[in-house]
Order: sequence, then C-alpha cells, then structure tokens
Amino acid sequence: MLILDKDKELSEIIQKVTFLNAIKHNGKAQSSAIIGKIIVEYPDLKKRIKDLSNLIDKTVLEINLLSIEEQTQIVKKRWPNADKKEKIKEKRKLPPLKSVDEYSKIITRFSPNPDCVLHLGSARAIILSHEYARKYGGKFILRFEDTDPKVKKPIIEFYDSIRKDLEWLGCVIDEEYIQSDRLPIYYDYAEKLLSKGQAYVCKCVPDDFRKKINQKKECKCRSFSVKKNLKHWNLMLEGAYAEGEAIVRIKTDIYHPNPAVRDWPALRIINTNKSPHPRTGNKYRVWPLYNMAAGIDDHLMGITHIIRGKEHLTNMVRQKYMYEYFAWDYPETIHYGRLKITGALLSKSKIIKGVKDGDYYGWDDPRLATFEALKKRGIQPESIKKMIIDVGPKTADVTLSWENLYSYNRKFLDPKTNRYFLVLNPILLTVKFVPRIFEATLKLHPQNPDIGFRTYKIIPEGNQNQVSFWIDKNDVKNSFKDKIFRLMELFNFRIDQINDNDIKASYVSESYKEAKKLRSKFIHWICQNANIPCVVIMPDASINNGFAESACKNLKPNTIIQFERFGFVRVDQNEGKLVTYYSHK
RNA sequence: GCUCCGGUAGUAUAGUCCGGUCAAGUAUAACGGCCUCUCGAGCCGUGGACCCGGGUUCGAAUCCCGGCCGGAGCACCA
Repeated sequence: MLILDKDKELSEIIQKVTFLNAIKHNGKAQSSAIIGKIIVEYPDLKKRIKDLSNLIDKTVLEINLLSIEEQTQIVKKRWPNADKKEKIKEKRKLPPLKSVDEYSKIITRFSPNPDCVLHLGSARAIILSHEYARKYGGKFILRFEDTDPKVKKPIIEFYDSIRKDLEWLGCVIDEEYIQSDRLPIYYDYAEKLLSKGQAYVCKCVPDDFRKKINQKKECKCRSFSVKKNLKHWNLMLEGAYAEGEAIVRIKTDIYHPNPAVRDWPALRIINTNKSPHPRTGNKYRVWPLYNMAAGIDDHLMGITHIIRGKEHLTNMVRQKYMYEYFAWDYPETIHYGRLKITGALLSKSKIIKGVKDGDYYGWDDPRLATFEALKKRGIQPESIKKMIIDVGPKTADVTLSWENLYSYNRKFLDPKTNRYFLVLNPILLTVKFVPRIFEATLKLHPQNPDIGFRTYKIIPEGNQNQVSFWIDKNDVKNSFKDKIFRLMELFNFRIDQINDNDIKASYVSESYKEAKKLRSKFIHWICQNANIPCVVIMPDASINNGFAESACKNLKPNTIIQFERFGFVRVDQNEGKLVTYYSHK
C-alpha cells in the first residue's frame, strides 16, 4: 500500500484513467473498469491487487464527488490529448486455416451430387473451399459425388449447370473428378479392407441388423472368415445378389456410444437395369456409399481441409475408422452450420418438385434462391462471395436476410450503374404555356459525370405551347391542389385537372432553386414519344408494366441499370420491349 | 429417445482458446439530421445484445456446474 502511494507515475495514471472513465459515464467512474485498464499496463501489480484496488477505490470516490463539468475541465488541463479514439474500419477476412504449416499445399474440394441445381445453401461450401485454396496458393477440386443412381439420382444436365455456376461465382476449378468414373478404385480398397478383416459382407435384412446393433450386439456376418467374405464380395460383384441382399460394412466399434457409427455401410447393390446411372448405365451393380467414396477420395486426392456442413460430423467419426485401417491421416475439417435466407426455399427436393409441378417458371425463377435465379436478378457473384466470407465458417446456423445481400450488392452496383427513368402506372401529362424549347441533359450517373449523358428535346406545340409526358400516376395522386411539381432536370408545373386518362397542367417556371424552396416533389418523366415498353419482373414473380425512356433502347441483355426512384434492375431481353428483373432498391 | 454441435442487438459478425484496455467493437436494418435535381449513394448522429441460474475470482461474454432454447445426425442418401 505504501509503496503504491509513493509511486507518482502510477497514481497519475490511475487518476487519468479514472477521470476519463468518469467523463465517459456521466461523471461516475467505476473501479472495476479502472483496475482492468491499470492491470493491463502494469501486470506486475496483480500480486498486490488488494492494495491497488483500495487505492483505486479511494481515487474513484474522490473523483466521483466532482461534477462532470469540473472533471471535464481538469482533464482538458492535465491531459489535453487524452480523449477519443478514432473509428476503426475493419475489413473482415477469413480466419486462418488450421495446421497450414503441416501441408506443402492446401487442397480443398467442393463435392456436390449433381441431382439438382446449386443454390445459396451450397454457397458456404463452395466459396469457403475456393477462397481458402486461393488464400494459401493451393488447389480447388470439384468432385461430383454421383454414386446413388437410385434414391438421389444424378441428372446429366446438372453436371454442366454446376460447372457454370462455379464459373459464374468466380471459383476456378483446378481439377475435376467424377466418382462414377472411379468405381474400380473403391472396389479395390473394399477388397483390401475385406482381406484384412476390417470389413465384412453383411447379408442381414436391414431391420434385423439395426435392432442388433442398437443393442450393441454384432450380427452373425461380422464373424465370417476373410475367405468367406471375399467369396461373398465376389458374388456381389458378379450379380448373384439382388438389391438389399448383401452389403459391405466397415467394422468399427460395436460399443460406440453413437449407434450411427457402429459398423457403417460402405458398398451396396443397386439394380441398374431398373435404375440405370445416367453416365454408366447398368455397367456397375455395386455402388459405394458416401463415407466409402468420399473417404477414399479425400485421401487419394490429397485433400488437406474438408469444408462441409455440420451434418457430416458423424461421418467424420465413421470415416476415421477406415483411415486408421489404412494408416492414413484424416484431413483437417471445418463443419459449418446451415445457411438459410429468410423466406427462401433452400431444399433441393422442394425446388425440384416445385419446378416439376410448374409452381416455378424454371430453375431461374426469381422466387428461388438458386444461383441461376440470383444471377437473373442481377445479384453479383462478388456480393455473394463477400457475404459468405463475412459470415465465415462457424458452426452456428445462420439465417441471413435479403436486405443483407442487397446491401452488399448495392455497394458493387451503385458506383458503376447507369441511371434511367422508368414510368410505371403511366398517365399522360400535358403541360401548356411552355415558353420555349428545352433540352434536358440527364446524367447517366449522379456522382460520375464522365460516364455521360442522355438528352431529350422538348418542343412545345400548338397554340397553347403544349408538351406531353408520361409520368407515374402515384406521384401526383394525393392532393395536388396548389402544389408545384418539378420534372427533374426540366421545369416546374402546376396541375389544373386530373382526369382518368390524362392530366392537364400549366408551366410555372424553370428554376430549380424555386422548386427546392417550395419543397416541390421532384418527379421523373418520359417524353410522350420517347419511350419503349418495359416490364419489370419482381422477386415474387409479379409483373410491372410501364415505359422506359428511349435511351434504354440500346441496352444489352445482362446490363444492370438503376431506374431512378425505383431500384436496380437487370436487363434480360431487349427486343422491341425491355424485359427486366428487379434486384432491389 | 440416443449421440454430437451451438446460443453476443431485427439480421450477421468481432471478442470466448489464454478472465482485466469490453459498463461489449463492426456491418446491415431502424430512426433523426446534413448533402444530393432519385425514394439510390455519401456524410454525421441516436437507440439496440453477451440464453437463464448458481459457482470460482478483487474482476466473468470469456473458466466450472446445472438448466433452458435451437440445430444436426441416428438411411443399403449425399
């Protein structure tokens, strides 16, 4: 205590920290917070924490007696530079991968079953695997896991659509494998396991086996000799058994606490005359199951880091038995949580059913969260990528909101997207007494005039000097009386009369400042004859019809533009009629 | 039921391993203001969270125990 008291430097620091803490919290400092800060600077004081604590309590008591004004003054005088730290702008990045030093090259893989198109639910696996491979200068493998010709039957068209989706996402594939090409490899390893007594051919009916294994009892096939097992194995390959009559199981631990781990199935028989494989037809009857095929391949392909959903956690436990038999090291794993997005359907089977039943227009229906649909809606692959990286690889499930995705997307789109006018709910506005010819010059981008302009010439006609425009009914529908409106970048007008099919108005003035001063509503417009028909397909698949300004005539499909005061859209078709998909505000 | 994971604002995330600079940072959404010839962008500001209960400790988002809630697996699917 005494030593502390004498330490001028320390007492100075304590006072400073206490004053600052007090100011920060309405004039009342709190000792616990102060102790923390002091301990960090003087770790040695930990030993005499009681003394320190007393000293701080004393200081806090004294300083808290002062008013916040007094405190502020004292701080200003004694420590003029003490206040405020500036905001940190951090860019989130991937956490480092485990044990990278133990591998000469990082190899990751994405391994889909080509039984459906890809959707946002797969984004974590794809992007994390690819990003980590790139981050460490490694290799990214695409591996089609198409070893179930019956229950989750692969479909030929999806092999390609998956490749395309990956390309769109900017994930470059270094190597590609298809498991249905590799059956002999799995057979080979199966035989090795059988000959070492580490696997057996089980001929039990599934139900019986399950009952037994749940009671931690082995089935009779488990104790068959290697010779017998090999004989049965060959009979399997030769086609002597029907579907379900025999299966290869990997021996694990009958007493494993998790029944799902006990003697898991590795290869089964599929009648490919009845359920032909789309690539190999009826060439093979014995097909490996996930843990066999993926387990073998992950090793053979040198995968160092497996990044997959947490539903595979027990599969890791299962596969480790096989890895032990072969004396292989199991790769590092990341098992991330499920990714959902509010309201979106992310179930393959439901997507397939919906498309099949005609509930959706196709795989790219805007209501779906497939990559094809997102692309169609103008979502940039970079946005998805950034979002997934920000979400990171943690095991908790996440439910993203669309707003989040939109915000990422907006940041990419906003700086490089041309602006145009779109008029929905069009009604003809005729303005009379327009004093002269106007030439409106409209920036294609508000912050970046270098991108260019589009111009429209407004020529008054007839003895009342009239000009007609299309405007959105909704912009003027409420109490227009005595109000001045402004046609953006053009002039101000007053409405005389609203009819069902047109609006009569009179020119008021040209001044922008005047409109600003009067707090006029600024509305966009399209010259009566300078329009092209336009439809906007919304995320809920509803359709908006209207006019786009004629400058949109030359927009190429795939261009993303912003309709001012409406939102971003992606041009889908543009032949006589502009067909667009709405992205977001 | 059994076996595993998880739980920080509306959403997402940092911090958790190794207790103290965290009366909790950031992004987005919300709200207010400024700016802008878009309702977009930008700028400034406001409000908002450690699942609950015990314990250990001078001190717990962090460690321990118990509970609650959520998810996944328990397929001859992947």
